Amino acid sequence: MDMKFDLAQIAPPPHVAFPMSAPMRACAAGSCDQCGVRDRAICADLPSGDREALSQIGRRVALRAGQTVMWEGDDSMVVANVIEGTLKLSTSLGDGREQIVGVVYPSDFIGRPFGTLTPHSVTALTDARLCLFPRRAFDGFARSHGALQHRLLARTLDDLDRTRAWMLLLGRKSAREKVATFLLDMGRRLPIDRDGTIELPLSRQQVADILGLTIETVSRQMNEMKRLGVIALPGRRGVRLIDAVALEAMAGGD
Amino acid sequence: MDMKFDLAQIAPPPHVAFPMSAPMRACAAGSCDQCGVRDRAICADLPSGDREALSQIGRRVALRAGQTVMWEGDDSMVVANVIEGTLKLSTSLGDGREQIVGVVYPSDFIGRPFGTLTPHSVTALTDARLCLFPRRAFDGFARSHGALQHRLLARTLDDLDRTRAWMLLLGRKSAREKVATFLLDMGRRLPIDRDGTIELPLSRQQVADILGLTIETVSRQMNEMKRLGVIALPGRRGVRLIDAVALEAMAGGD
DNA sequence: CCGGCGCTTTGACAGAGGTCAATGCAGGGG
DNA sequence: CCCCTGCATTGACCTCTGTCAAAGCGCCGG
Repeated sequence: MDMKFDLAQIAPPPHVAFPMSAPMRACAAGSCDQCGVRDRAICADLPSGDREALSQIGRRVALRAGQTVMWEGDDSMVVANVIEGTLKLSTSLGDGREQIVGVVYPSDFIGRPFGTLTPHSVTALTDARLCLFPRRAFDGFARSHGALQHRLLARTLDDLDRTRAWMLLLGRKSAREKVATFLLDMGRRLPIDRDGTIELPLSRQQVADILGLTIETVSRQMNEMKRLGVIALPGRRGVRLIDAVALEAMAGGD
Repeated sequence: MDMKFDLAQIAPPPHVAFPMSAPMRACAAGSCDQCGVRDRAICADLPSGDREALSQIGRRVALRAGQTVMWEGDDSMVVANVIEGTLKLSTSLGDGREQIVGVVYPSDFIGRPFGTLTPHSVTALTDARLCLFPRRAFDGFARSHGALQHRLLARTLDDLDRTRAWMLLLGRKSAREKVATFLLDMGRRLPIDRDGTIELPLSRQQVADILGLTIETVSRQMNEMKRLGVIALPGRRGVRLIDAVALEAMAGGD
């Protein structure tokens, strides 16, 4: 189980245009009216006056793939809505072993409100845009707006359910079952183009870090499924789910 | 990874006095004033009038070890505060493989408010007492009492953090590290008697179901630690942590 | 269009942990 | 107080997945 320490997790690989230490760039302010996640984010059912007030507290920010927004263990300074892009939540052991504990998509909420410590790092997997709030200001706003707090609670309860379901995968599923479950999950969450192909926002290493496997095992399982005709693997990050029924069977009940 | 189907998970073992199908027994009503978790449960900082109103919605219930309060997949009918005892939250695969996704103690909250499905089963590990509420009535009450909802949110956020931290253990730690981490965690949460011994509320199988291991691996790891003089194992469920520093080292960073 | 970098794949091998099968033993019931 | 039941321990073995190493090949930059 001793995995080799992976330098890439500390220093950004050279091809990452914006190193993780790059400051977040402000981007076109844009009012809530034209926000792409206006009716799905936690601010959705605020009266529009309140929503604008909340908007005043925050700012729009753009991220490049690879940039880290928050670091595990740091003070919790900001929270945010994801407007666009995909990000990962991750924790790691002292020796570099990493576990991705969540993947978030547009309209999801990130950061740790009502708490002082950031429990996990948040890193952009693709270029992304956030609606970022100072944590204390957000906390204060939420405390005085029941609707917002209710929405945040509902979302947190959902996250907790999903996270606990994932524990079953981590603790009890075989490599084959893990990979099949993962692919089905991505098929549900990512846009599917007309020939049924999805573009994973993750490298093989990151898939491994989600499933609690090594990169080699993930690669072997996926190529074995390809050999069986259950999936196709066009390009480095493409996956076409050819036989979803067979995949479901491989995913092992639930 | 094919674990043998365990009958005990369907039918209660013969020594369980109250089979899981036994109805929950009402017990001495007791007002909130003399409730042992009054100042730690989510109802703690309600004005006492509101708290009594909430109390009217609910009822006190007693459980025997082994009884299941809620079943994974059932409609979400009730939620509850744990007054006394220890309970497990668990999910399982169709073939009987099980993962314990949480262990709850007095003052913790269980059940799925604001949702229609129970995401995991809840089973008493020891005899226990609950303050049980019909879910819909609780939801309604919570919606109109910001303080309660805030407290529930804070607790859910904490649960989510703990759960995600546990994913790192499930996905990335070795058997040795898992067992060491588990023992330290129990040492923090359970009462310690004067000679430093704790009484686990869990069988070896249940420990295995928390850690994503088999019963044999758990047993081997614990006895190996005993051989190393790091812990002692008095009786079937007793554990004395002799060398906490060594245990910390075995638990592997974080 | 080509070259090279780094991710991905593939192979050979090792070892952690699962499986199967006794045996031991704690603790409740008679 | 002793027996019996079922959990826990121990051993032998084997498989799955991790480790180490090398080769393949997308994809970006020039």
